[in-house]
Order: sequence, then structure tokens, then C-alpha cells
Amino acid sequence: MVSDIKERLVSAGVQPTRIRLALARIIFDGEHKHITAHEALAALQKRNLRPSLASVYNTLNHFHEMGLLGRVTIDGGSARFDTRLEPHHHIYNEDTGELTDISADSVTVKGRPRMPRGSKLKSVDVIFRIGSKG
Amino acid sequence: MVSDIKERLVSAGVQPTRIRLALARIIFDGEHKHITAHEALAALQKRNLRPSLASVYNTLNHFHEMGLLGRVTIDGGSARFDTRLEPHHHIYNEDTGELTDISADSVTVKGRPRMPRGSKLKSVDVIFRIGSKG
DNA sequence: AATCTGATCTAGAACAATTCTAAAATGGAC
DNA sequence: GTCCATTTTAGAATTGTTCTAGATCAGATT
Repeated sequence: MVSDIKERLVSAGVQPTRIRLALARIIFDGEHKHITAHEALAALQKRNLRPSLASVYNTLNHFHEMGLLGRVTIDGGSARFDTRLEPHHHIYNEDTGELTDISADSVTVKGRPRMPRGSKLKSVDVIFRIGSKG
Repeated sequence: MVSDIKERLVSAGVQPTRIRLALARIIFDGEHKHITAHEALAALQKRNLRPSLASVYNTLNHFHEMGLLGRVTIDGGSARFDTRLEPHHHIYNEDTGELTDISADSVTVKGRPRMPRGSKLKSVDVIFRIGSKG
């Protein structure tokens, strides 16, 4: 429901403005996705909303900072905002650009590197790079 | 020695031209590094060579394709060309941007994801993201 | 050494992703 | 409604990288 989404934004500390709500409805539709800013803009335009690209970036980045979205960037391509919030990893197809999720349980990273004093581990990202050709 | 470097390029299938040799001498000086195109250009300029930035990119990319360099890009920043060729992983400090190596033995990735038919695993990249603040 | 030919290098334009800026619109509290 | 802080906007600016078309180079051949 609409109010669910609103509630979700509010409880994440995000003011539920028009664009944020519209974007949130598109993004949090229940399907896990990896969406770029341009794709998000296109989806909004399909609903006859015409926010500026800057707003889309602002909003997606904001959602990310507030913990509502992950963000994955590979090899200098566009940032992809990730609606799956549980820790997980990715398979990246270098030939097609396709990015898919793998649950964190199917992969175990064993061993913690010696880290500089005073630093804190924030996350461990694992990317399996595959090729579809050959 | 100079001829060592030349030999190295040739045996990797790279024609040893002036710029390539100069870059190779800077890059393969025995210290492992993560160098950006701009840093490489600056290093060349310090030796009174003035190649175009495009040539530096061409050369670094070429070295990468020929297996002489790795390439790491994080969060949409500049590509960093990695002189360590053995499989290994990275620690990325989100506050300072610093990138350091971890040997592949200190980390074990256990479990292979179910991969699409016909695809081939090329590499497994692990990034430990840390913060120095707080 | 002069010549040839394909590979390389150049300067600058072009491109793509993202952020910045300054001004206009909006939202919620009064 | 009025206010003030927060958002949003359009477009410029920035950054990183690649493309283009022409100039130059490296190595083989005369």
C-alpha cells in the first residue's frame, strides 16, 4: 500500500516528498533489482513524472546513505542501486554486463585480513566474474 | 636492467616502443603499486616525457589486456592498474581512498555459486571495505 | 641510408556518469 | 496563509575515459 511506502521512508528518516515517494514505489515493488539512475528516471517518466536527473541521483544517493539501498559499481560503469539489503554477493558477467545476486550463505569468506589500527570493517564484497563466451 | 624490461614486453607480445618502455620502467620497478593513468602520466612527465594522456590510457589498457597489469576500479573512481599479478584481494579504506593488497592465502572464498550454463568463472574479487574514522 | 607499411602516438573533440550551483518550488510548523 | 528550511530544477561544470583523424615511428626491404 501507499502508506506502507510512506511509512518506510519516514521510519528511515527520509522526508516523504513527491519524488521520493514515486521513486520508492518503483524501487520497492517487492522485486529485487539493480537499478541505475538512468533506468530509474526512465521508469518515472513512464509514469509521467519528469524529475531532473540530478534529483534522481540525489534521491538514490540519499536512500543509499539512509540505508534503504545498496550500491554496486563495477569497472567504472554506472552505479547500480541494489534493493537487496541483506548482506549478499554478486556474479558479474563481463560479456553481457549482467549482475546477479548470490546469497551470503552460499559463500564463506574465511580469514580476516590484518587491518590498520583504529579502522573498522564495514563490509566484505565478493564479485564472481564470469564470461559467457567461449 | 633495461633489456630485461624490453624482454618482458616482447615476451608478453607487446611491441617495445619508446613510451611503452618508459612506462614499463616506471611501473615494473619492483614495488607493487596501484597506479592511475594520471599518476603514470605525472611520473613520465617527471622524466621529461610528454606523452598524451590518451597514450597513457592506451598503453595501460594494452598492458592489462596482455596480462601485464591488473585493473581495479572502486565506486566509480579512477581505474587503478595493479602490478601484482598473482591472484590477491584488496582492502579499501572508504575514508582515505587507500587501497592495499591482501595475499590470496589469507582469505578463502568457500563455495562456488551456481553459474549460468556455458559460463566460465574468470576471477573472484574480494574487497574488504574499512573506515578509518570513528 | 631511403622507402614502405602497418602500428603507434598525438591533440583535441567527444562522451558518459556524476556533481555542483543558484534560483525556484515545496513542505510542514506556526 | 506566512515562514524558513528542505527539495527540486535546469543547466553548467567536473571527472574519467575513449574516439578521431592525422602525424610519426619501428622495423622490414630495398
